Amino acid sequence: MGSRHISLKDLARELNISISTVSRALKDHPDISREMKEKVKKLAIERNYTPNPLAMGLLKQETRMIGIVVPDLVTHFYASIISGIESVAKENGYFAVIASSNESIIKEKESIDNLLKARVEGLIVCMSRETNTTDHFEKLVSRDIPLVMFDRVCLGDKIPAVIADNADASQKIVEHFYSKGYRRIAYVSGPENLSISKERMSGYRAGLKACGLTPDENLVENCYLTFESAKMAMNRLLELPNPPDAVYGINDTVAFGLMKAIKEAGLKIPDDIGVVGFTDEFHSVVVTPALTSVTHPTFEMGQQIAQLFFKRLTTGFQAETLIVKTQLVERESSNKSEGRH
Amino acid sequence: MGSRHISLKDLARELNISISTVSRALKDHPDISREMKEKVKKLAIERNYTPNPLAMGLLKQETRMIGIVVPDLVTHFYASIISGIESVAKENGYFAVIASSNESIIKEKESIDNLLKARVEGLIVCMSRETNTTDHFEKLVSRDIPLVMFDRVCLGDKIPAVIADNADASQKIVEHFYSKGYRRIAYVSGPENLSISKERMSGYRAGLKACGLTPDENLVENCYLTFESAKMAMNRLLELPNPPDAVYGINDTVAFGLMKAIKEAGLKIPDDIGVVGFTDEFHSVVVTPALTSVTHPTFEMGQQIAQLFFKRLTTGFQAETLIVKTQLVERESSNKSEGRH
DNA sequence: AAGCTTTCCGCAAAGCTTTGCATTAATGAT
DNA sequence: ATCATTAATGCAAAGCTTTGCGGAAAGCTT
Repeated sequence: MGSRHISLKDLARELNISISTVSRALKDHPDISREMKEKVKKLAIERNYTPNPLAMGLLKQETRMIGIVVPDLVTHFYASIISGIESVAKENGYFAVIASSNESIIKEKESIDNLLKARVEGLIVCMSRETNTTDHFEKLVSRDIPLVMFDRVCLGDKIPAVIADNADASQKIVEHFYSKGYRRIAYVSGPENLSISKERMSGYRAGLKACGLTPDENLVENCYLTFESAKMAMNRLLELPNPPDAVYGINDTVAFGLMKAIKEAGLKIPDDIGVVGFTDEFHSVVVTPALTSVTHPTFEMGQQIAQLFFKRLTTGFQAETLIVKTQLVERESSNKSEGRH
Repeated sequence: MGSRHISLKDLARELNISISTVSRALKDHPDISREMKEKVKKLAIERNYTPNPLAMGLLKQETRMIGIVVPDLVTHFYASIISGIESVAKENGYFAVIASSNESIIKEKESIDNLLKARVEGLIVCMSRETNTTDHFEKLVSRDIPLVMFDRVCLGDKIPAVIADNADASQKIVEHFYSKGYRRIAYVSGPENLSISKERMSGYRAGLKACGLTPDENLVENCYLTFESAKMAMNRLLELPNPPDAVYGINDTVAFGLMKAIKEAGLKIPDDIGVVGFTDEFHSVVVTPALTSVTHPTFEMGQQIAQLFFKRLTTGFQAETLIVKTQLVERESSNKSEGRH
């Protein structure tokens, strides 16, 4: 039991020399003779010595931990972004400590507090769907704690962020539908407090305008970003006297919910209704029919987020919002057969 | 810049008292007078004091960190298990530090080393698909480092573990297929070094026997547990002179690959070929047709894994393998319409 | 041979917390 | 008034590492 790890002191005692000599020998300090260095290094390897990060952290006032708060861990989108963040973090000798807000603003605040208590050097956050106030983020800013946000962001002038080209992508979806012959294009959005909701909504409007379509407020539904609530939103759309012939959802979970509801209603995708999603690559391929979607390069996004974080950490703050180009990948779900109509 | 966190020393200086008094006051030590306690606590809250976990860790020789190594982060199965682990960890005041082996034995070893360097108090591991040696785990055991494995396990007599009732579940799948009228039942397994491969294979054999079916080695394929390699395995099965009328895969990724290959071959699920998977709940519902599958209660599994870990951590070792009951949930993908045959 | 420069190593402080022991002041006892 | 308790607080060490500075020994110069 007890201390499973050996320390400089242990090595020093065994060699009958001082701790400082051991420390210097291990890092090739010029003050130490060659033979001494060799002797020390040999024993260190033999005893499997690794420096104690707690002691180092205490001394250097750095923990090399970076805190991540995401709405959930199990959505592929976040998991993949985390993966990207982690890859860059590891390169820089940092650990990613991950916490989930479970889409709750209370847990979001708790998680942030806990991570700060654990002395992470900074935070990377994607807001929960409930988060409609920003004071907890402002506090971080005023305490000068490095913070980077992504996807669902806020306070763009005070907090560096990485987001997708949401409005553009959204507009392209509408235009894509139009080019495929769809005319009554519906959109299922998320809570209005979220930046992605606003941005994608404005792209939706711009798309309609660009195509010369008349906006119909009945074709816009909000949902709670869950599979079930997306299904319900879709059902409401299907019950309209004049239902849509195309629909797209604000993220992958929503897109799956839409598809499910359409199938359960006995309608065919893409002929009765075209569907497009905002998703990551993987899931678009797994579902049937393969989903036309705006795919985020999630892993790369994660890497960029981490890079922005380290930039903030080392060279100090500067307002900066990185916009990641998404791509509209055409698959089956929006490929209406002309003949049928 | 500098120290964003304040320490006992800061509080002591401000109140003109000693550090020990501050420390004792904050934890209601009887030696400290009531007024002093109040004064100290008030300032501590005002200044937002939180104890420095590095200093505590150094003193108490505990980091309250638990290391997790999984084959990847983006698969829902692992993400969900991690979620479960984390929930219990948090309850016990522990942090989960997560590392991915990316299905590589080298990265698995690296991750373990890194986590140990970071002074996690113990490890929870699911082996990579490449892992065919166990010496790195034996070393952990001999160094008396708490270790719990799950899903893909080894050294059952030395390492506590949580696994599914793999053989049973596998047998039930075969019997389910049989009861639905399928007769040429294929199985796509994973690398033979993995425990899940072995166990599920033995269940497959037992199932065939129980149903009075003659085993046909051609109906057993191995794959590399990726979407693509599963597709390839399925294609090999479809090219057989006497192809299967039912197939199941060792995990969810594989099941999706099987489905994809079948669809691409222009065959219908479940009428031409029945499909069953080992998956978690979520994905079985998202795909089309909804996938009959042995669903793992992943979140609960994670919780049990964490509980076993803490048991090991506090009350010492005892050989123990928890077997989690899975459930075969019938959905569309194995529901052959009798009429067609 | 005495003084000076190198070469090599050890001391001690700092970073933060806990805790056994010592210290001080005050209270009570006689 | 003096001694013995009790109450309240401070000192210092330990846990581990880094690093400026001081010190000892050896080699060199003159």
